[in-house]
Amino acid sequence: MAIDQLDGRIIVLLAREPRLGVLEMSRRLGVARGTVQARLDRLQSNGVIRGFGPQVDPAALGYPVTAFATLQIRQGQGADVRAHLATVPEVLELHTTTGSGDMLCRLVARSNADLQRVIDRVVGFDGIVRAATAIVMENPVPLRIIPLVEQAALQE
Amino acid sequence: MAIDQLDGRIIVLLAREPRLGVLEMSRRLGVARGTVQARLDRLQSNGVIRGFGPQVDPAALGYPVTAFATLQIRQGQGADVRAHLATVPEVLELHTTTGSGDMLCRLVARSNADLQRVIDRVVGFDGIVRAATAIVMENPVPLRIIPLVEQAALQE
DNA sequence: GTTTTCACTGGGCAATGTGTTCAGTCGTAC
DNA sequence: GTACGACTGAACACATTGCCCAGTGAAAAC
Repeated sequence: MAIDQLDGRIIVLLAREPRLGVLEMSRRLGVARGTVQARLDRLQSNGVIRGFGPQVDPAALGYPVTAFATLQIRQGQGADVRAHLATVPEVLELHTTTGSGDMLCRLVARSNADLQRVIDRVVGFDGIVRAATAIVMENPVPLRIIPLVEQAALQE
Repeated sequence: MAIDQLDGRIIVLLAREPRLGVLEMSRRLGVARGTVQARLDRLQSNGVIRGFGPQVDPAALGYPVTAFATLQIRQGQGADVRAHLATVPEVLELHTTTGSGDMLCRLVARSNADLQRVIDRVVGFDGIVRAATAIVMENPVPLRIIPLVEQAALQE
C-alpha cells in the first residue's frame, strides 16, 4: 500500500508519457526491465494503479457543459435514487456525502439549454427533495494525481 | 468532433480492456488493423481521447478520505487562490462555478483528522472568505464515461 | 454520367517489444 | 552465517508495431 520513490517515478513517468513500453521505461529510469515489470505488476495487484483506460474528454464528445448538483434525498430512498442516477448517461459520477441524506453528482450536457433537460431527468424522481446546481465555468486544476503520488513517494 | 458507432465501440472496448493492442482490437471488432489505427489516431488528435495515463487510486496510496469543498472567494482574488490551491497536492481538482466567486474542489486526506490539516492549508489563505466541506461517504457511481460514449455514438 | 476523393481492406516487411526464464549479486532480517 | 527478497543482465521464441502498398467500394463533386 505504501509506495517508494521508484514506484513514484514509474507512475509519474507513465502519467507523462503513457505510450512508453516497459523496456523504454527501464532505460529512462536506469533500472532493469524485470524490475519495472515487477513493480508495475505489484502496483496493479495492489490496486494503486487501477488501469490504463482511455481518458475521454466529454467536451470533445459534444458535451462541453459540466455542472455539479447537490441533491437532498428523502429518508430511506437512497438506494432508489442511486439506481435512478446510474441510468442517466450524463451523470458521470455520484457521491453520497455527510449531511442529511445528501448526494453530490457531476453532470455534463450539450449546452446550457440541454443542461436543463439533464437536470429535469435527474431530479424527476420521487426520492429527491431538493437540488442545487452549480455550473462549472473554468477548470483551473483538471483532475490530477501526480503531485499526490510524489508526496506519497517521498513519505515512503 | 462527432463520433460514429465504430469509434464508440473502440473506446468502450479500450475502456473495458485497456491492455489490448491494435491488432487484437481489430480482430475483436472485425475490421482491418489499419482502420483501428487510423480511428485511434483521429480520436487522439481530435482530443476525444486525451491519453492513456494510469488511473491511480488515492485510497490505495494511503489517502482513503475524499471530500468536496465549496469555497467563497473575495472579489478579485481568484487568480491568487487558484495559484495557491494548485500547490496543495491533496487538491485533486478545482473548478470555478456560477455563484458569487465560488469554487469547488476535490480533496483527499489520510484520515478524517488529516482532512482537518488539509482544509486548514486550503483555507489558510487570504482570499478565501468561507469554506463548506462535504465528506464523501460512498461512491455509488465512480467516474465513468462509457454510457456517455455509447450515447454519443448512437446520435452519430 | 463520369471522375475524384476518401475510408477501408488485406497483405507484406523489418524492427521492436513482450513474456518468460535463468544464474548471479547484494543487503537485510533472523 | 544463513536464508530471504529484490535487483541485475542476459537469453530466447513469439507477437505486435509502424509503415508501406495496391485494390475496392461508396459517396461527393464535376
